[in-house]
Amino acid sequence: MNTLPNHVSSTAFLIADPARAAMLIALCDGRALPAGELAYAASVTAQTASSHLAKLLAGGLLTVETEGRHRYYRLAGSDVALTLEHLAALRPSEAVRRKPLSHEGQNLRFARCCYDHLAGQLGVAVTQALQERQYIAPAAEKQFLLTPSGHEWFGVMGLDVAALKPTRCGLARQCLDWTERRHHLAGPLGVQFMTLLCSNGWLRRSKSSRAVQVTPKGWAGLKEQLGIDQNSVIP
Amino acid sequence: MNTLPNHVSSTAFLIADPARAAMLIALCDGRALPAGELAYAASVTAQTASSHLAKLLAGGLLTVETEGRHRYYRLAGSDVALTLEHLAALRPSEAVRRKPLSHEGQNLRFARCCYDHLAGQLGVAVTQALQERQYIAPAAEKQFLLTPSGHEWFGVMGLDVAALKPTRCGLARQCLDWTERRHHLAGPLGVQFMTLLCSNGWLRRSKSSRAVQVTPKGWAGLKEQLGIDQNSVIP
DNA sequence: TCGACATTTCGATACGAGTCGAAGCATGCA
DNA sequence: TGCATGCTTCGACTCGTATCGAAATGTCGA
Repeated sequence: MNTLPNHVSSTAFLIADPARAAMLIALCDGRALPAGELAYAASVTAQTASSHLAKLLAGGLLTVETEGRHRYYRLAGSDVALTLEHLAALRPSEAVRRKPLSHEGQNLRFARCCYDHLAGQLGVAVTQALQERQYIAPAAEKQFLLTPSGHEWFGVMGLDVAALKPTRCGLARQCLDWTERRHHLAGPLGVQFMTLLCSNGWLRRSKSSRAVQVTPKGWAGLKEQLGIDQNSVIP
Repeated sequence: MNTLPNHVSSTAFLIADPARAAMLIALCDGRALPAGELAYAASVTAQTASSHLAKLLAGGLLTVETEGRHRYYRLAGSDVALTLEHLAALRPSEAVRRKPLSHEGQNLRFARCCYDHLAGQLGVAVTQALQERQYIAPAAEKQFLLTPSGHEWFGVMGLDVAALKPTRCGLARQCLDWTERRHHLAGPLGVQFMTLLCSNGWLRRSKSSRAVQVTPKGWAGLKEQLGIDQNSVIP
């Protein structure tokens, strides 16, 4: 049993470096990213990133696939993502709460895209409204199930649910929101829904950052369809 | 959002030191231990331990209670233990599997208390039997739901379910077992059930460690009530 | 009040690890 | 074949921090 602490600490050690943590978090949605992109995500040079990636690989937290001259890294398993989520959720404390965020920070907290789906306060509020209306229901394995009435509602909104193909994680996933510490809608349904909200003019994505803006038309639609207004999102 | 990786990594950093990890693991059963004992558990001097404990305290992973000239440290919450278990379960690899465990290690693997509920092979086997008999059912949010027949069965066993008050995580939680990598029963119901099994003489807790022993009467009861015998647990 | 014990603070040391520049390997394209 | 691109290896530098000895603080018992 004395070997256990070493094991835990060495695993934690891999996550303990800010650059490595940034890379792992960037991979949290399960996609595979090339080394260069991970270097960018962690704000380090390619050499440094390479060294980190080698360690994560040796530690069994990542796997790699070589394709042409790119090397695509991905998390070794969903348990890795799960552990990261637990670490992230571990500190509820004052530290972050107290300092006021920058303007850009507030925008990001309010609404942003998390890879290709909606996150932030708005993402959480929308997801919650969808659940309250029983359009989706949380299920095991961090999935959301689409109910019949949800199927219909998304159809009315202009989303062809039947055309979506579920991944091995299902049609809709629960994704932990870093800033809100609650789940928001991800997976193919989440991605397609985000696309829809952008193309029908409810949301506008920023070109330079991950921030997302709600248009006047968007607020009207959110209020009518999901009972969400500006005041109910922010507190 | 760039602050998130820092947060994760700084939390992981606290666990990344072997001495600190050893202390945290020693506290995993929820007990409060004095600084000296933690120093011993981590095989470092008192000064070194003190420095580590101060860091863990500042990081919010521990809380402390001063009592006389002793200072008793304990985990800040069960989420800390949960995170540690996830870290421990992260590496499926060869390392541990191959080496035979010590006698003490085998005992711990077989049955131990995790916080205040039953863990190890026995804990997993019992939890599984409870599910097969539909006394409890896994639900979202890592919970177990107590079925009507389960309510009745626990009552017959001598556990007053109505007297339990659910926490914000519900009445019964799924807790990941780090040696078995499967869930066992936790939460108020798990705690009370463990207490019951000790008071009715089925189990006997060790004074010096977290290991738990099954009495002959316990084996008879487990076989009769849940179909669990010695052979069905160990493989 | 004094001595024993538990714990923390201070200071010095030494080891480990992250970082980046420069160079070395592959792969793909013309 | 030559060149650009993506990634890794090598070497050197620097900084952080884990560690422990010595001493201070605080608490209990006589």
